[in-house]
Amino acid sequence: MRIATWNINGIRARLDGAVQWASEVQPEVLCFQEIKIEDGLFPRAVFEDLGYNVETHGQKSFNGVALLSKLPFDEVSRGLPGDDSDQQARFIEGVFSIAGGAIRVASLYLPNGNPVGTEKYAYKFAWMDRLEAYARERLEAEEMFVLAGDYNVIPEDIDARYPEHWVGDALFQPETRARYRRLLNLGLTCAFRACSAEPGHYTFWDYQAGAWQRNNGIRIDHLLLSPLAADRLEGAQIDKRTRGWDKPSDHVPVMIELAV
DNA sequence: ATGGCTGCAGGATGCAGA
Repeated sequence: MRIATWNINGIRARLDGAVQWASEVQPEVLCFQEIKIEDGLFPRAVFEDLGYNVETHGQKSFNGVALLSKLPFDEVSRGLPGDDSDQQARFIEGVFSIAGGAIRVASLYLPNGNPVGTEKYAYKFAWMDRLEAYARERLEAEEMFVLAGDYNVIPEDIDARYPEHWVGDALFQPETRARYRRLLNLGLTCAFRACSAEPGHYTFWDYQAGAWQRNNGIRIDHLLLSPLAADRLEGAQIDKRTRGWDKPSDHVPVMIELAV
């Protein structure tokens, strides 16, 4: 079972590439972030033609996440629990039946948090705290699950080409990384890091200043696995080809293979 | 990087992203 996550940076602007990629790679579950569109306007038909069931949690202009699956949805839920007043569309999850049980997959878009010290920074931390509480609950239920998405967290120095450029940035603050570690320490596994300890693997390259051409990237898109999912992990890949395509997203897809 | 692109809303330019 292949599960992929991709911050698409506007599904309308990226539709051709997204469809081409999905039809080539054929993930069973595909998580999008930053669809930047309302639910009723999401181009669901082109993905349904590829065999996907489509569920979205969209928003006009900003944010927005989607979950596409070749398996039928047993359950869908929108919004990260823990704050009913949160208006930003950053979380959608689905449950799917598999041989011998079920797997839960979430598509999440963790807040950027810049500039440091502002209300956006506080919102990022509050959101991370809610995500931790959510993960703890799901772990206590001993579920098989995958939390996939744009975490806006650079976990370690080796996850940036120039870590010194990110000192003072919300993505790389000690408090940000500490919260991310807390999440892992609950018992989650970063799929990519379980498969590779190498530096130099990135999922985002800024549009500015020739960042792609200079390989000035960061690794901020992650798939975190519960123990039952990690036990079935067979591989993880970053598909950086798409960053070289015409009109690319600034993020590239990350995917895993599970023996499911 | 004190931000050099990009998408989006709206109908000019400002905001958000990372």
